[in-house]
Amino acid sequence: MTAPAYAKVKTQLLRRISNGRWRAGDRIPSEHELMREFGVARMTVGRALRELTDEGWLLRTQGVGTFVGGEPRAESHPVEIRNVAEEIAARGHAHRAEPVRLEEAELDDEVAAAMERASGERVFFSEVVHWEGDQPLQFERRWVAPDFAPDYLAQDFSRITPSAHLLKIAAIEAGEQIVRAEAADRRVAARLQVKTGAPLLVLVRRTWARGRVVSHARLFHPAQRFQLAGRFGDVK
Amino acid sequence: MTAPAYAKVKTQLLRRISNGRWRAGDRIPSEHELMREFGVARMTVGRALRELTDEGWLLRTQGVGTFVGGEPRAESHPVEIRNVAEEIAARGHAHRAEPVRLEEAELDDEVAAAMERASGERVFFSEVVHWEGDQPLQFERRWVAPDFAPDYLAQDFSRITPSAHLLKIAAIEAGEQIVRAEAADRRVAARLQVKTGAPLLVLVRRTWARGRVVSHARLFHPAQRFQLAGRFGDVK
DNA sequence: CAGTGGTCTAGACCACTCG
DNA sequence: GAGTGGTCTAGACCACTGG
Repeated sequence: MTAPAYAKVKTQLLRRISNGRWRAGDRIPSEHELMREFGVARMTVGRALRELTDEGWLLRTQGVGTFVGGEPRAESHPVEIRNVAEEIAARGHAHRAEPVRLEEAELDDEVAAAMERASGERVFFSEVVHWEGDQPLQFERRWVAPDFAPDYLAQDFSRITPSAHLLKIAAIEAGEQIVRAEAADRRVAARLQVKTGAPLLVLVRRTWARGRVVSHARLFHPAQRFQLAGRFGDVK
Repeated sequence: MTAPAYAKVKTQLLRRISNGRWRAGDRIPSEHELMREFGVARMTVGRALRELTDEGWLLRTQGVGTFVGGEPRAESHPVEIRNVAEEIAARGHAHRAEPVRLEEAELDDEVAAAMERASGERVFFSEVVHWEGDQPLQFERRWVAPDFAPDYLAQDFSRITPSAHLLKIAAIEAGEQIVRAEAADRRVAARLQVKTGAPLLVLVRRTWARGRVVSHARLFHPAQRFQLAGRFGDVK
């Protein structure tokens, strides 16, 4: 029932920051001092301090000390996004994927830059519409490195999502995501069954495996039917 | 120069997951086994496993074992957002805030729900336009609990941002953020100098302090001039 | 140099799950 | 009961910083 010691130390320290007893930039007591104050081992204090540092509350410098972090933390909210199929499943609806294009394509300048490859290089390209019940929720355009996924064009993307296929080949080691709003152009509008010019939420993703960009995707969502949510801290 | 032992263990384990040697759902060796295999103390293995768990690669259950995490991880990219003033400063541009409204207001049903307060209750309300050079980058509408920030209406929001004022009162303990796309209505369009109907990226935030919702904000951004970015893993 | 954080060890006790 | 993860201790060595 009782919280572990490192968690109690975290709570106490966090209280002193919230209180204003310790303010941004202040130096806080050393590990040895806190160890004596709370009557725990140094490793325990260390864990509390490390976690508070990871969470952005503290800044530590070896040989110098531990300091209360500045303002940046407060408006820095993580946003987590799952893949469409799960997103839809989590809401209790049926997911259906409709592949509308699957071919080899030449990289134009923009996509080539995103994939860190030469312009004109040939890669695999797919377009898939993801349906939530009878409404299109996402239109996915994806470029994939053939050396990473040689069987990409042979997949049935109504049965497995492109992202799931890539994951079966190897775990993704790193990723980047950009979130943008855009007005729908004619082609995308048609796929998502919205009017041309309607607002869309667009996710642009790049994923790395084995040290290279293996996939670049642009995911278009109708603004009325899609949003991203994120939290930090404990919302009581 | 050489990486700490816990980091080496992490790298090794991660490699086995990337390889496909361990697949999603597989049970991996126990801490005692890994301890013998790598020749390190159990605390060291423990730290490696804890961090991989925090990063989403592993799932652990006390009394049962440690398992390779499923697919969700791969498409789950955290997005970090800083406040506008910093964002603009980071790009090397001048930030200017223009307060356009600052008053007491009654909560309508929607905002009341967001703030977990009674409809009709009186709170403080502000509207501020944030400029990057000579272009408006954000139109901020904010509702604030008077019991938390009694001096809110007396602030000069051309000199301090609303969020900075709230932070000076107490640290934010928890937050929630929703990211949406919307078409600009007439009022917002005018403030952001875009056409009515133009796509906007909208952030809806709620922040908690002392266990209550203390602020609710809607931040409107012109789609052409604003996007959010996030990364995970090491992009080499 | 003394003080700091970063890491590590070899043990230990506990709560939990499963057969 | 045996095996698991979760935590904790009391020491230790190191790299780094500052005066």
